Amino acid sequence: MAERYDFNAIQQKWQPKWREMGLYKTSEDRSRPKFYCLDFFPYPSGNGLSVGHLRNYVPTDVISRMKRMQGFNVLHPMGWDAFGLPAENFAIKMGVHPAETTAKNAANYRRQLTLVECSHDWDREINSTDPDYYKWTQWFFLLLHKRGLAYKATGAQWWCPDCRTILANEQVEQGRCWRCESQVEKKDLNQWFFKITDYADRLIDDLKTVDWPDRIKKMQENWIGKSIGAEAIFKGINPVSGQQHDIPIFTTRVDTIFGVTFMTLAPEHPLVEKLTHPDQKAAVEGYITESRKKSEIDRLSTEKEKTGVKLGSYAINPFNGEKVPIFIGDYVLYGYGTGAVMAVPAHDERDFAFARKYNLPVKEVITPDGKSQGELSSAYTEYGTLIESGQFSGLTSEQAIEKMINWLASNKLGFKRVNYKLRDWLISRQRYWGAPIPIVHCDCCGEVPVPENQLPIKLPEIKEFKPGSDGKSPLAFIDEWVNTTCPKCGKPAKRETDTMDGFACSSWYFLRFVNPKLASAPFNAEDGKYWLPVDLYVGGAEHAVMHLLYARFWTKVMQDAGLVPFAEPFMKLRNQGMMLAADGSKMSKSKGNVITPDEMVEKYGADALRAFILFLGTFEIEVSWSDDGIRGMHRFVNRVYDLISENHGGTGIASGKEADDLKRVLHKTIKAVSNDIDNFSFNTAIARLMELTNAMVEAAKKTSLASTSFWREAVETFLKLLAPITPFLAEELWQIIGNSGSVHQQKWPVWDESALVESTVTLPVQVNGKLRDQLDLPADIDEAAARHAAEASEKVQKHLEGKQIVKFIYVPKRMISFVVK
RNA sequence: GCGAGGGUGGCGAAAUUGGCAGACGCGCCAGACUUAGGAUCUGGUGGUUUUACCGUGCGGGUUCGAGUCCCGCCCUUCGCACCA
Repeated sequence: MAERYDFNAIQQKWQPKWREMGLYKTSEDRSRPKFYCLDFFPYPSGNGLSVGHLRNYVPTDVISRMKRMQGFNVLHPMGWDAFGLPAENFAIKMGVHPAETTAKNAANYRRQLTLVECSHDWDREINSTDPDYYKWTQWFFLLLHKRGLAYKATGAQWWCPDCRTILANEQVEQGRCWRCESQVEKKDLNQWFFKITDYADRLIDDLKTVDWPDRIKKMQENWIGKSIGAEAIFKGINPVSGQQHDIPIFTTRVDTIFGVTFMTLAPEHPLVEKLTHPDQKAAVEGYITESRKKSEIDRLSTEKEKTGVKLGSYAINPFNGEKVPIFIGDYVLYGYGTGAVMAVPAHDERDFAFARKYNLPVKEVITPDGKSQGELSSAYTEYGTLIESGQFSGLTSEQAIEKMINWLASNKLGFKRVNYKLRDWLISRQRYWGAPIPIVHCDCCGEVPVPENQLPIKLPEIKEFKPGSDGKSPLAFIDEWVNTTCPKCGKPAKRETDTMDGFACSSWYFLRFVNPKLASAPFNAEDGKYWLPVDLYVGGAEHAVMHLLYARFWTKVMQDAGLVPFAEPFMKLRNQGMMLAADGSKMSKSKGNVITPDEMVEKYGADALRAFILFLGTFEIEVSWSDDGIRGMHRFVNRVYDLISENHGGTGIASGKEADDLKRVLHKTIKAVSNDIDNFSFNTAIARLMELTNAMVEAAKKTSLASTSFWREAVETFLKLLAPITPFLAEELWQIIGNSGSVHQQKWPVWDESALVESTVTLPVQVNGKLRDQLDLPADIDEAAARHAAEASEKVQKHLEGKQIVKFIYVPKRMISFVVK
């Protein structure tokens, strides 16, 4: 098609010029205020970018560009979170080294991002698989190790049989691996953990200090799952020997403890063996085997019936000395609290269901009004007043909880306890393509951290990437790599063969952009002081509890180590919504409905694509692609090109109402666009620019404004507003109207509040809430005059005639209203 | 079940926070230019029985005035899901 606006030629013309100018280079000027605008660390997949990814990258680019024009020193970098399984699996299948795949994919991402002219400073590009990068990931591991926050422990962990590696809790979704969606299982292995639980409280408390979506804050809070309660010790009695064993339980409702009628242990609980009556042994063992098998598959099924088996022994309630039967049941989780619960059927739904099923007594001890409610048909789980609770009867739940915890403490039978759902972060991965854990195992010295000056521990060049089926990393088979000497005693020793979870790399990458090439440290403290923390962080909501929690944890560790002077890495966070295919389904390679930036840039140009991505819908909400929609944006871009290339302005003097009107629209646009971009309201920013375009097209047609010097000013302002959104169009027109220099290096326009004031306004007149007329009146008209004008209107009079005016309301510049009877 | 969003024309969506509902765009309709139109331009476009009335998921309420505030429902998306 014949183009008035040849976007291809324009893109090819400006791209090399801008590169040459170094338009997107981060400045070293420390006198200006800084703005650190960061995108989530992407994994460069072999599929490349789809237009959906641009919902992340175009908005941050627009903001970066506007901030630069507003005089900020902007850091807007990009890098690759390139460790991970796809490249490794590809290597297993095709024999291509992951480093090769990764480099190729990263180059493709970079090409696509520059295709739509994202203004990243490519001089600061980083790659987490680069030894110069993972050297520092290992260095941070050692920092955590030094501070007692990295430890090895054995336990049943989530194992993905497909990926053949262990996963962290956060990486298991609905019993499936977050990457390959295969069913996970539990496996006993010796694994590395980071002690994130030490930071649980700070991770909750500091959420108050950041500007993040509430949803994400809530998700993190729920994930950490803080609950305040009490630990109380019941005594379990061996049914044969009579020997007593302490069974600590955790409860948030110690006020219900007089209502305990039985107790349940998790099947894995170590005391089960000691408390099982010989007669029940077979049944108990059968139940344990059964629940092991069940694993996660049944936990997901809708059937949630509580099951359990009697141990044949009893426990003694510390408060009243009552003996209650002990059960095991798989509704009690071994990993939470103490793995044992006191069961109060009257006041807990699960216990109620269990008691019903096994015909156990229900003892009411909390009531809404201090009086028994008789037989309960369901558990009463609210707070209330205690009954049948000895010396605590008559207290409210709140009072009782405090007094009963004190009682436990003074009798050495328990204490106040805080529990978290959060578990420590399991970072061992039995795979090749990750940062090796810098630890050496020595027969004499045990676990020895590799000294800093020996970092990085580089991955060996290998040909065979398959992990062992027994939970061994492929690295374990490379003898010449595994066998080393102990850094402490010099005797033969073996390297740790697990690599680190990829989330370790992304927990600190935002620091590396400050000094991406520095050899002596992860970053320079002085530079860090200037650039950090990140001012604006944008990416998908799917990382709510993984990356975002880990990065916050590492930052707090660094703060404690004196490396950074702040507690939170990302001051402001925003999540873009997903982009669906035109039919509302997900874009996926298998469905063949993926739309790439490449095809759209070819068809409509980078400017129309950028603007359309922004215009599609509200930033956070998911939107569907529309082929018709981008054609509309293509029209808009052309319309602007026509308007300005044909009307540069002139020497005439603009005056009169038409000039004032256009001036007002112009300044309103400056204000709206500036605020809208700051507020992530890109769709309305573009709508305002369209309105300005419409007003200018109209003015060019119907007035002589286009030959005035004011028009020239308007055009220049317009182009500056357009520059962050459609950089090529703005630059080309900037040159066409005869300017030298780049529009991208101009000062962002500032609106004149006085130019916004309208001298006359159209006021709606209502009678009894119904619109009856609209009057053009001076904006500053007083109440009496407004009333007079309204009463003079024929249309209004018709509804006032013969009625009594009970009330008159005048809201200046808004409306006039009569209430009549 | 718990937690957080959301419900506005044929469609994507706006609405200075209580003040003309539907900005802007898509689509559609009509016209212009055309050998042609899935190109471009111009105008129109919430509905209806059109002096007017009805319209923001449903039912109530507050108010001169409600998409916006209050009470009670329905539907929907996304998290978490036996956490004691």
